[in-house]
Amino acid sequence: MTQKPTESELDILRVLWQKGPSTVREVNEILSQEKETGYTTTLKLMQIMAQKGIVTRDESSRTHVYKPAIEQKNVQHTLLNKLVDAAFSGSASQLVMQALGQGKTSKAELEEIKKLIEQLEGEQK
Amino acid sequence: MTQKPTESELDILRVLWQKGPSTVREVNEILSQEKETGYTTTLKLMQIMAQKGIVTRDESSRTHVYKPAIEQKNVQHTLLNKLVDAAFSGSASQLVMQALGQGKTSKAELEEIKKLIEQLEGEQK
DNA sequence: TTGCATTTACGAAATCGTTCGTATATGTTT
DNA sequence: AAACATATACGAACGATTTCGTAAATGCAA
Repeated sequence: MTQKPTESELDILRVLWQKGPSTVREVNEILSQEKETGYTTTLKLMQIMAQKGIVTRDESSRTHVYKPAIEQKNVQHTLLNKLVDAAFSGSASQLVMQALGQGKTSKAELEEIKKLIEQLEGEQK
Repeated sequence: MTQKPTESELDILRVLWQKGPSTVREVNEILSQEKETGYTTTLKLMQIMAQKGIVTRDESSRTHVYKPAIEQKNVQHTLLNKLVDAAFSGSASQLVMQALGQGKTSKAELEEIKKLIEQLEGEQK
C-alpha cells in the first residue's frame, strides 16, 4: 500500500525522518550541502509530496512545517522487497550475503546480526 | 563504472541472466506473464540497451539473439549501495536486519549467512 | 510468384520526474 | 507607509523513460 517515493522525494524524507518536522528552508539547507538544488525546487517537491500524502504540513504559520506521513520502516520494507525481486530474483539471502560481503560492516554489527539469526532460528519450528 | 539500468531494463536483464541468450520474442513472452507489455515495446527497449552497451546482440540470423553485457553481481552491487545510502542512511547492517526480519529466509539460508559472518569475523583483526 | 507471418527499424507521442522563472502574499524594518 | 526580505503558488519547460503505430525487410507456405 505504501507507494514508492521517487529519488528526490526520498532525499527529502530522509531529512524529515532524521530532523523531524521541518520547513522547506531547513530541508533545502541540508540537501544543498549534498547537491546543488534550488529553493523553489525543494519547495515544489515538498508541495507535490503533500499532495500525494507522503508528507503532511502545518499551515498555521506563514512558514509551513512539514513532517513525514509514512514511516521509514515501511519505505525501507517496500524498497527492499522491490530490490530483492528486481535484482536478486527474489532471494533475500543473496542480497544479505552481497551486503555483508562488502566488508563495510563492523564486528559489533556482525555480532548483532548473528544474534538476530540465532533468534530467528529458534523461532522456526 | 557500471551504469544503473532503468526499471524496465532491469526486467529484461533479469530474464537474460536467468535464461541466457534470448530473442526479443522469448524475453517478451516471459515478461508478459508478469505484466502487460507489447512486443514492440520490449523490442525497442532491447534496441536501446544494445545501443547503450548494456546488452550485445548476434545479428547473424534474422532473429537477433541478445545477451547481457554487464554482470548481475555488478548491478546488484551498484543498486544495493544506492539503496543503503538512499533509504538506510548508509547502514548496511540495518538493511540486513530488515531483510532477515521478514521471515522469508529458510533455516538453511540462515545457516549459510551465519557461516559467512563467522568467516568475516575471522578475517578482521 | 503471391500472400501471410514474423521480425526489425524508426519515429512520434505520452508519461513522469525534476527544475526553475515569475507572480503574489505576508511579514519586518526603517 | 515604503522598501525590503522571505514564503508560497503556479505553470512552463526540459530530459528521461516508456509505449506503440507503422513501415520495411525477410522468410515461409500455398
